[in-house]
This record gives sequence, C-alpha cells and structure tokens, in this order.
Amino acid sequence: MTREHARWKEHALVELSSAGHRQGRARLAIIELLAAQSCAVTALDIEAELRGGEHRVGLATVYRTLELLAELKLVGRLDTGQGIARYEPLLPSGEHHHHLVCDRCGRVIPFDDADLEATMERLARRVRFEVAEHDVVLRGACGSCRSEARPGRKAH
Amino acid sequence: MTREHARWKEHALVELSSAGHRQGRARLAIIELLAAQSCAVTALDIEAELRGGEHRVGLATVYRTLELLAELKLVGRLDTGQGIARYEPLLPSGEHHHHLVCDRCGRVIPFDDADLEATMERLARRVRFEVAEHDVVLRGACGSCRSEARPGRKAH
DNA sequence: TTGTTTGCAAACCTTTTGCACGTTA
DNA sequence: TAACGTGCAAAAGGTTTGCAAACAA
Repeated sequence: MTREHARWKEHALVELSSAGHRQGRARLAIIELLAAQSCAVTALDIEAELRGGEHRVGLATVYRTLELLAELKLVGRLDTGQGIARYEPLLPSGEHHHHLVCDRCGRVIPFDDADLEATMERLARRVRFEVAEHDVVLRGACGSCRSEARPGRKAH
Repeated sequence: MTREHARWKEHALVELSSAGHRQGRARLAIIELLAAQSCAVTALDIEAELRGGEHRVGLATVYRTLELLAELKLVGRLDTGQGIARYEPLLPSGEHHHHLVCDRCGRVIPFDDADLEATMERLARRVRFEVAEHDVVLRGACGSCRSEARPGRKAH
C-alpha cells in the first residue's frame, strides 16, 4: 500500500464518520481492501478476496458499501464495457489515472497522461455542461495478447 | 436523417451482405432506426420504438443484430456508467463524437473536439498497447439540471 | 438501548442462449 | 430448398431489495 493509499484509508474513515455513518466490520474490511488496490476492482473481486478473511462479507454489503463510498466521492465507478462495474479509490489529491481495456483477455491496465488531463480541463471549460468527472477508456489489445496468435477469453 | 446517416444505412447494408449476411426484416428495421438516431440508444429503446411498427421485433433479435453490427464495426457500443449499453452508428468517415452524461436526469449528449482527438492519437502512439478505439465520457450536470435549484450535497 | 449495518435469499434487470418456425437468397 | 434469421421462453449473469439477526455508538 503506497503512502497515497494509506492516506486514502484515513480520509475515507474520517469522511464516513463525519457523514454520520458507522464503522462496521464489513465496511472497514472493504475500505482496507480498496486501499490496497492499485487499479479498479469489481464487487465480485472484493467479495472473493474477503472470503479468505475471518468473516464472510455478503455480496449485497459489498455493493451497498461501494454505493455509499461512491456517494461520498471516496470511490469512483468505472464501466469498461464488459457489463461489469469496477471501483477504485478516489485520492483526495484529485490525482487519478485512466484505463486500457484489452478486448481479448479483459485485463484492465491503468495509465496516466498529463497532456490528456490538460486537454480534458480545456474541454470542461468549453462545453455547456458542468463537468464533475471524466473517464477515458482505450480499448484494444494488450502487450501479451498482441503477441499471441489467438488467445481465448480469460477474465469475465 | 442527415446525409451522413443516409450514407451510413447504405454502407451498413453493403457491408452486411458482403460479409455474407442476409437482410432480414428485423435487421433492416433496426438499421433504419439506427440511421435515424443522432446519438446512442439502448437495446430497449430500439425494441420499444419498433413495437409501434408493423411487426414486433424480439428483444433477443435486437441484441443479436447489434452484436453483429458491432463486429462489423458498423455500430459502436458505449457504456455510460448506468449499467446499460448504448449503441450508435459508426460513420464510415471515422468521424465520431464523445458523450456528456448527466448524473441527475441521465441524459446523454454528444460532443466532439478536435483537440481531444489529436491528444488521443498522440496517446495511442505512446502507450504499450494496440489501441483500436477510445471512449471519453464526461459526467456532471447538464444545462437544464444545473439551472434548477437543487439543495443538498455540497460540491467537493 | 436504539437505530444502523450485515448476511442471506429472493427479486430485478439487462443480456444471452436454446429451440422451433419463418424467411431469404 | 437449404441455410440463415427471427421470436418466444428460459437461462444467465450482475446488481438491488426485504428482512431478521448482529452490531456500533
């Protein structure tokens, strides 16, 4: 867990309680797990990961917690076009990345680009729309899949 | 239907048959309906629209046709983060737009930006990834929703 | 103690699949 | 006529909701 992520965990717990929410066992586990991620994960990923822990966490609780954290702007929700939502911590610094999605293996790879961010800022000022956030998804073939002949579908 | 869209319909029918597919009743109706759209629609939108016509078109057929058209690069699939896929014609010129999604009313508004396209091209060359396409979604409040008084959450 | 949070099961909604019938080339 | 396309019904995911028990404050 990077320094930024450790900070996110503290930030999340503070925001949660100042918004009048309690710090239940499942919420804490989910926040800790999110803090350890470097990129977006699915609700199912979280549930599976937590299943190995001491207490089982219901999938419904995972979804409810993610919804709450998204409302508080503590996590971002990302649709990579696979029909499955992915979630990741929103760092308080506003620092963020975007995603490359491999059409073949389903892998989701983060990237960032200062030029892109500058362009998005100019764009946000130009449109007749109050832009709160932006998502950029590049779709194609990742390094491994590009070099392979015809790999089967892996992730789902 | 704009000139561009009329051209898309012809293009789609030609591509369809040169790929060895037949021109069934449902396919034709779906292609005509898509040609008349100026922005992305959902499968349910299409089914509902077609229900008013002479023959009912099954929802399964709508999905199968959209999948086929997407394979042939005739339509693009777009995930606006609402858990519902949207589809729109891909113009043969390669000309395309991106989307503003209103968090409040759910409206999806198209926009384009040459600067953004140039940035995306540079980006595609920079990453270790074979980029086939890109999607940009701006989320926030549209003009109408922004002007409505909406007491509640304070902006972050 | 009291209202919130949680896990389970069932409901929901979008999308996919199986299959028999219709249609196209 | 032989495939291919279509509609219906059912299945398959992912996500949401109802509810009683467990829990935080």
